[in-house]
Amino acid sequence: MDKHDLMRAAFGGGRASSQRLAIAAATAAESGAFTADDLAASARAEDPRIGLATVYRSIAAMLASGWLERVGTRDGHALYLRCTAGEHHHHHLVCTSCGRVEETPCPLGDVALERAARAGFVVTRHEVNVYGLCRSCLGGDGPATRTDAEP
Amino acid sequence: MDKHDLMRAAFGGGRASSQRLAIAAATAAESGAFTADDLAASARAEDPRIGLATVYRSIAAMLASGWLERVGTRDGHALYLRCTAGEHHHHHLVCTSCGRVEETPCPLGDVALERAARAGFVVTRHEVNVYGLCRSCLGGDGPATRTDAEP
DNA sequence: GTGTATGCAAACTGTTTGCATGGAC
DNA sequence: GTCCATGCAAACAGTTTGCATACAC
Repeated sequence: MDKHDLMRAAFGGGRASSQRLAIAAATAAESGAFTADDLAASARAEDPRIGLATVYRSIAAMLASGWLERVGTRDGHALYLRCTAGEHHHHHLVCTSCGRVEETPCPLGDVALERAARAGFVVTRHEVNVYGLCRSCLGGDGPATRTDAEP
Repeated sequence: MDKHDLMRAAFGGGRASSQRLAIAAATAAESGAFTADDLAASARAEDPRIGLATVYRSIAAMLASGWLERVGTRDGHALYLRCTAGEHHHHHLVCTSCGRVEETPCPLGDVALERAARAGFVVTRHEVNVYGLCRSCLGGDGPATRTDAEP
């Protein structure tokens, strides 16, 4: 991808600094969910001259352009994801061990929304975050698992 | 309710200090979701000598005893709820205007969990938080509405 | 040349913790 | 008399912001 195309896709335009290019490339290379620190580390592998503030400012710009989205939090760190599934509304299964992400359809709309409507409740926003362990992390010697609770 | 019963119910035992009693009473009086600050304010109405640290420590104790649960966040503040629905697993519709809460059944288990299983994904934890406006806040002159996004 | 994007560091937020004191049992 | 619970204030983590500088256009 041409670097101006990348800039336009990730940031919706703006100046093609080496930092922004490195950050955009890092998000494009990510296969799963990542934190701001993860992204900073990946981007610094390509260009070490990147401050955390720049990473956060870039994330804000990429969220605004729709290139990234937020998918919940882990250990108090916000999780981000470059979502490639286009327009249709859906959610994600996030592996708490390796960060891998699977898409899952939005479970609302059937029972839940009916019930909300019956209660006179207009839904303006919802969060559905499903955490667990993916096949390869279950299969013996994957990365160390994190402990999490709630059914 | 006798104060020792209240202590046992809310904290699972411990000493009946005036602060803890005020905090427990405040949670019992709450009809919806609230933040730590909300709780501190309510409790101070009854006993002004209550520090924020005590409120947070009490919340931790009440979460541990099952008297309270966390139901998502609002504006970066954690939201808590005294849930009276007993054991069965469910989630909540939270009115972003007045804090009122409706129960809603867990939307997972049908399509979503099947799909997760097919992907070799074992679910260890999930969050479902639905935000919106309740009937009375929609009906004209309720409290000022907060702005929130995401479909 | 102009103005956006940057690095640094300080500020900010909600939450947690250390420590000496006070009060419930 | 014990020892749990408290208040205060400092610490903490993640994130945001102010400001002077550098670089893409």
